[in-house]
Amino acid sequence: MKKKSYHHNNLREALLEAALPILDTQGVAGLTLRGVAAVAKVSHTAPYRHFKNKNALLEAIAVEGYRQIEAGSRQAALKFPDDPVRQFMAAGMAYLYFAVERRAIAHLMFSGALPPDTRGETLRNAASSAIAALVGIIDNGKRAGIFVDRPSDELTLSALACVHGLAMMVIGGLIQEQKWTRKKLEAFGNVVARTLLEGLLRKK
Amino acid sequence: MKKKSYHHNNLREALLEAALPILDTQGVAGLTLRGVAAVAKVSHTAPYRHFKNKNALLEAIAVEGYRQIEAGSRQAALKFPDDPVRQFMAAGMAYLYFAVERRAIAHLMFSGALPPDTRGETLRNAASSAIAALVGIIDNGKRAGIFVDRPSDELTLSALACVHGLAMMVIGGLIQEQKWTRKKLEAFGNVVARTLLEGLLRKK
DNA sequence: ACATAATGTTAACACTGTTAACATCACGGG
DNA sequence: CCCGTGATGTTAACAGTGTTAACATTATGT
Repeated sequence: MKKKSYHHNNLREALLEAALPILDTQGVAGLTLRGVAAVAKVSHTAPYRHFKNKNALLEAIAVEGYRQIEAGSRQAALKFPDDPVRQFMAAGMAYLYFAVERRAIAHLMFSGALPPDTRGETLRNAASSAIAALVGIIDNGKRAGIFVDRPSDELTLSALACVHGLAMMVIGGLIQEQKWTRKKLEAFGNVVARTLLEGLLRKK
Repeated sequence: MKKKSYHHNNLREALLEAALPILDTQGVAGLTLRGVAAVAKVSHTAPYRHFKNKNALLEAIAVEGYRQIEAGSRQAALKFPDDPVRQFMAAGMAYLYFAVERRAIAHLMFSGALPPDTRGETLRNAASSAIAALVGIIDNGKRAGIFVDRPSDELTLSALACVHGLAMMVIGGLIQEQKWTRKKLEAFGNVVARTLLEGLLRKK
């Protein structure tokens, strides 16, 4: 049972794993490269063998986040094969849950920490792949004749703006709440979804 | 014409002003307390006479941001006294413009840089005051019988989620675009607004 | 088996936020 | 008028951070 070997063998994964708890408890500002190295029990420069710099580590975590969001959307689509509205609701709620429960990662993904022009290709791909999953759901609804007949990208943009906006408001502190349970989130999600689906204008 | 006096006389304002260009060009990560002190031509600890710490400086800037957003909403309301829909559109577009043109400030305001629980009272007040301006517009529309008859906070939540969400998507890089002109922003805003107003569901 | 690349370590640098001790100034009561 | 007291600015110093360079150790393929 020798745990001490000069080589760690998969330090890259270990660093990513070590970063998550720090991120969840201390927030993105509290995440320090030296800190994750310490948790992984390596010297504070070892991470540079696996990540070009701190931003690269953050990008890798963000990529994981996008994958998780994408997975949520795809699961939602599979769960309600013939009900685009339910698909959309489930995907949106998964998005919301993720943002709140991994709030620091969400901040990483969506908030200036990763300057938009320095984002690597894999990150951009992960992001657009996640969006594509949502577009698929909207397309389902359009083809089924349930959603309004307008260009898909317009509908997706609108729907995504609502979902993303609600999520950012919650984790950005624009909506005050002591503790965000899933039940509360669901209530807020339902309100916004209803408005989005039915429209804000009174029907005459 | 002696500009050199030991006392600066309104260093606080000077620091806030000095911070803005840095924020706009270098982003929030590039904003350093020592940097703004240098721009204001004072020693790097002088700011501590006017701000408890760096976060306090950031908070003060964020407060300015909320004031600006609130002003935009109020102007919009005054500009179209009898047309709640136009009021709402104008307020939303002002929000969008602000987010894009002062993107670093917007990040400050909405993205983890200012931990939600460490926010001072003045910041919270500025935020809710800005939101109140938007609530007023929605209320106008409801009273005028133009918007759907549901609780105001539900409608406001939905509308705000759309506006905020679109803004965050734009500055968060979720929508790729070389350069964001006001014309392009208007196009996106119109798309989302139309969906929000008319609804996503096809009317049978 | 051994050169070579991959991986990890130590030392060092510049930069940051922050605090303490000190310097300079404004200003109001004797 | 003066002077001391608080407000404002400065210098010195510290710990912590990201990053690079030089070095040490191990894995791997020919």
